[in-house]
Parts: sequence; structure tokens; C-alpha cells
Amino acid sequence: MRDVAQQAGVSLKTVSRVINAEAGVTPATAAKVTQAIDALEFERNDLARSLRQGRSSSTLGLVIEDVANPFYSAVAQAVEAVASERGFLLITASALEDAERERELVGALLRRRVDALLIVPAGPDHRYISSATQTVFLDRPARGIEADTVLLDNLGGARRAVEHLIAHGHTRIACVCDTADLYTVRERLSGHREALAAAGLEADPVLVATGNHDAAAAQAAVGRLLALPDKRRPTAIFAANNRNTVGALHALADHRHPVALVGFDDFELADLLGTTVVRADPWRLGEQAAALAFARLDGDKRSPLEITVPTELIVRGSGEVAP
Amino acid sequence: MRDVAQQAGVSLKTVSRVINAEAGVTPATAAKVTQAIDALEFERNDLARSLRQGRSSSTLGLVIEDVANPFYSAVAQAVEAVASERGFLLITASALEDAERERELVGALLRRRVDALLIVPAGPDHRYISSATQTVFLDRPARGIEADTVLLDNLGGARRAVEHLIAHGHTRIACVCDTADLYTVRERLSGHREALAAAGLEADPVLVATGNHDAAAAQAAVGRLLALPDKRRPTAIFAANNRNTVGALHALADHRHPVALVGFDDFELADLLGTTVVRADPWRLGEQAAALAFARLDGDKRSPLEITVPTELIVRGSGEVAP
DNA sequence: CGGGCCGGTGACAACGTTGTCAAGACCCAC
DNA sequence: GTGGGTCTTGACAACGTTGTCACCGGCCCG
Repeated sequence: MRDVAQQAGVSLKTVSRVINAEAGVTPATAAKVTQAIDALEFERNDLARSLRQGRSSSTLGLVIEDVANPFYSAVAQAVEAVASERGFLLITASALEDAERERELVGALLRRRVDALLIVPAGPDHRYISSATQTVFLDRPARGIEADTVLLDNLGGARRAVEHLIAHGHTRIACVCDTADLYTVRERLSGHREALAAAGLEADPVLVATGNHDAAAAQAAVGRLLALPDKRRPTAIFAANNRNTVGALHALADHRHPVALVGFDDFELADLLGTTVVRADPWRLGEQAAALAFARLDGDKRSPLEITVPTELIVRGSGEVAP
Repeated sequence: MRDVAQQAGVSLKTVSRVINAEAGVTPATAAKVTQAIDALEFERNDLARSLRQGRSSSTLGLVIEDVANPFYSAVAQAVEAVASERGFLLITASALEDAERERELVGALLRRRVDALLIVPAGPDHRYISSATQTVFLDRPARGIEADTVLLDNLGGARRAVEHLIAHGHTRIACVCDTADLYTVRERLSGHREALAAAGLEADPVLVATGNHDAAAAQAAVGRLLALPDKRRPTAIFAANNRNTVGALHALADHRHPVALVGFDDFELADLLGTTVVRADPWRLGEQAAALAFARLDGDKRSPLEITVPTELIVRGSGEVAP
């Protein structure tokens, strides 16, 4: 900028005024400056600008589990869309379900002074997150602090899925899911349990397969369920997230007898495969979280909010198979 | 930091030394400082640090078309993985095939002084990208400048796909793809043409359906192809990217007669659907690009490199249907 | 004709760090 | 005891911007 000022024969401050389109610069002066800027290919340093102004340079931080999981990439897309409307950029980081890594990532983002932090919390305790930075928790509530949170209707969605299977005559309904350490998993398990209880059905613990983090694990788990003796074998499966649904589909493809399946989370090609799912809208999750973050940045002082995004049952055939 | 210095009764510089674990600080002094840091919940401002040091705060910029497209989210995942090994964070931005938007995003990233820029170029001209920042082009070459580039073997992959269909007896092989403005599409079209020519087959222009940017458009295009009179109707389809393959699958599901299909890009559940594809490895694309960027940052001064990532034919059934 | 006002411009400090250099304390060896 | 070395610490400037304030010239109005 100093070079530009020199070349244009004006002061630093005048260059700054031109760059930021501030009023009160003679067109003639502005022209000289613009010319010098073009000649020197000058580009403002937004780091310095932010430092001086005390704000971050219009950046949001997003910590998710894994960008390559379509559920989270949809969240990222939504957050980016909202951010982009305001001229914000997005730093996305994947914590990979590792509390230590999550902490490091959050630290790195806070040190960079992001304006707001959106996070899918993984660790057991989030008190370490400085309240100085606006934070919104997505998909799971934070533990140990009260803060803005946007969640899915996990329990309701799971209950509807299982009720749907019960309505089609099933009584032995398995649940395949990730580790019960996760809030979403616990909620969905509760939905499964509640639906069974409401129908007066007994919940067989053998039919609850937890700890399946990827599709391969889910496939193996479903394989084991299908190998149970006739009397104990499930006639229907509730797969509690997209990884588990994919795994279940693989396992069922190898199986002789038809087994009903309802998944939590919609996925591409589910229509072609005729897979009935409870659609959880990750786009809306991200959108609401980003909108809430911006509302806070704009001065919204309400006490911490908890928003729930509804789910929707999409009937496609796999959930309507008779026992 | 000033507060920490005051509270610990030392100078700013000493605090800085402790924070950065520099040698030459008495344990006693360091303890005082650490205590003050904890008490005040101090966190270094990496913006100021970067400004002072003249480097960006260990950040990479990535401009892709759309995070929610699994191909690009795999690229983003790979880049993030490599960046994370070096303690770098990643700003990901989606240009949505809009040259103007791309330009704005690149500008915003450069103003933030990212250490390197990885970009899937969309615009017609990339001379505007300042050579001051290390840049690697991914998936498509830049126009107007010579720079590091990591590409897929588009032509070879497409040729292999079509050769495979020819080997199974097809002569009327359609190609469904995105707009021919795109480099990858032109290359894949060339592959299609070359394979036909090599087999002495005539390329019927009616069977080339360009301009399908999303699955819905591709589905409609394939629908039109299948509605052609018997003599002109294709017996096989080459779908030139994952969107087009998904669209083609939808169209084929509604169709009576079996039609062979080979897609470019692998996708989840392709195995279950039995879809033969040419797998293009987006992970490796991102990984190589990020590795190259870091090599440059480490002082690699070789002239601009062009790396090509190979493709692989995965046989699953849909490509082996007889005419 | 003089005083006040206004519009354009620039000097300077400040944002929060860190690199440079120098000062001071201490120790060892001659 | 003195000179030279090492080790710890601090003062200060600088990174590239922008907010504050003051200056200067011209204009309007009394």
C-alpha cells in the first residue's frame, strides 16, 4: 500500500479511503490511486485489516466429523451458502470423532479469530470452548455448557420409523447403529424402544447392534442378525444412520428371505433402491445453525436457543415388506 | 498478551517466548507466565502473528464446484488430510461453475493471504490469478497461464469405458455428459470418439447428449435417447460423470429393454446396483495437489508440473449387458 | 472584509504479535 | 581481580492496515 501511495503521490490514508470506497475523495485523486493500484497489482491484506479493526476477516469456522460423509457435506454446503450471502468464507475441519483432534481444531479456529464457530461436538466436555467466540452446536448438544444448538428430531424420527414397521406387522425389529456414546444414537435408540413399548412389544437386546461406525461394520452386524435362528431372527431392521443403512443394504443383498428396512437419513439412489427412510434434512440443519450464528453476530441477545429440525418418513417399498 | 505480561510481571517478549516454547526462559519465569495465561484464558492471536511473520497463518484455500458433490467432497477430504498433517487449516469455497463467483472467491482467499491456492478452474481465463501465491489447478488445466496441474486420465478412462462396451458387441454407444465447455467433458468426448473410430464405428451425433449438469437433466436426456426409433436407439450408454450416471440409472429403471451402462466416476452403492464404472480417484487427485502445493512451499523450484492420476475400470455387470 | 464552516487530505497512533539488539547478571579461567 | 563468555530478560521497531484528529484551502454569510 505504501508503494501505491508513493506512486500515486498521496498519503497512505488516501489509498485506504479509495480501496474502501469511502466518501470524500476527489474523483481526480481516486483515479490516480486506482491507476497505481492496477499498475502495481496491489491487493489489500485482509489479515492486517482484521487485526486493525478487531474483527475477524469475515470467516466462519465449521467443525464436522468428516466432509466426505454426504450428511456432513450437505451441512457444509448449507453453511457455506448462508455465509456466502454475507460475504463470509468458511474454514471447514474434520474432527473424525476424535475429541483431542476436535480440541486442537477448535483452538486453531479460535486463534484465527473466526467470527463464529459451528461445531458438531464429539468430546465428552465442551467447557473449554471460550465463550468469547459465538458458538453454535449442530446435530448434538454440547456437554457442560449452555449454548445455541440445532438438532434433528432424532427421537421422533426413529419412533416413526419403527412405528411404521410395526404397522406393517413386524414384531422383531432390530436396530443397527453407531456407538451409544453419541447423543444422536442414544436418542434414536430411545425412539426404537419407545415405539416398541407403545405397541406392547418386548425389546430383545440381541436385536440392538451398536458400535457400527462405518458401512462395513454395519454390514457385518446385520449379517450376524440374519444368521440368528429363525425364532430370534429379526423380520425388520431400523438402520440408524446413512452408514448403517448402506451396510444393511449390502447385507440384505446377500440374504435369501426378504427383510424390511427403514433407514435414518436419506441418501442418493435410495429411490432407485426402493429404500424407505426417515429423511433428516442436513441442509436445513446447517442453514439454521448459520442463520442463528449470524443473528447473534448482528446483536441478537436472547438466551441460548435450541432449534429442532423435523424429520419426514419417505415410503419407497423396503419398509413395507411383510414379516 | 499485554495483560498476561503485566500479571506475570514480565515483558511482552518473554510471554511471547513462553507461548512459542522458545529456549532460554527460566523454568520459574515460564511457570509464572503459564499461570497468568491460564488465569486470563489467553489465546494467541494468529492473525497478528501471521501479519508480523509475513506468512499466512498456515491456511490453504480450496475452490471447488460444490462441496455436496461426492467427487469434490472426496477431493476436499484428501486436501484436508494432507493439510492437517502439517497443521494447516483449509478454507473451502464452492464456485458453482460461475466464473464471476470464482473470481470473487479467489480474490477473497488471496486477500486473506492463504499460503497456497488449490482450484478447480471454471472461468475462461485465469491470468487474473496473481502468481505471487502458490497455485495448483485440479481436475482441469488453467487457461492462459502455465501452472502446476493435477488431472485425471479423462481421455484414457473414457476410451477404456467405450472400448469395453464395444468389446461386448455394442455399436450404438451413446455418451451423456455435462456441457462441452468443460475440459473434462471435451476429453471424455474425445475418448468416446477415439474408441469408436479405432473400432471402425461411425459416431452418430444424435447419440451425444451434452449439457447435462445435474442428474435430472441427464435422466431426461437418456429418456430421449431411449425413445429414439429402434434403428437409431443406443444399446449402450457411457455416462461421463457421476451426476450423469445417476440420471442414466433413473432413466434406465423406467425402461423395458436392458441397455448397457458404464459410468465415469465411482459412486457409493454402485456395487449393489451392479454398475460398471471407470473409477476416477478423487482422493488421489486432492492428495497429489496438496502434496505438490506443500512441495512448492518447501522450496521446490521445478518448472510447472502436470500430474495425471490414472483411472481404473471396475466391472460390475451393467457394462457387460449384450446389445 | 472577517469569521465560521466544510470538504479534501495527511500525520500519527494503534491493533497484537515477534525479530533484533542490547543490557545486565552470573560464572569461569587466567 | 579482570576479561570474556553464556544465559536470561527487556526495549523497541516493524508487519499492513485504519480510526482519530488536525490541517489547509475555499466558500458562504453576516
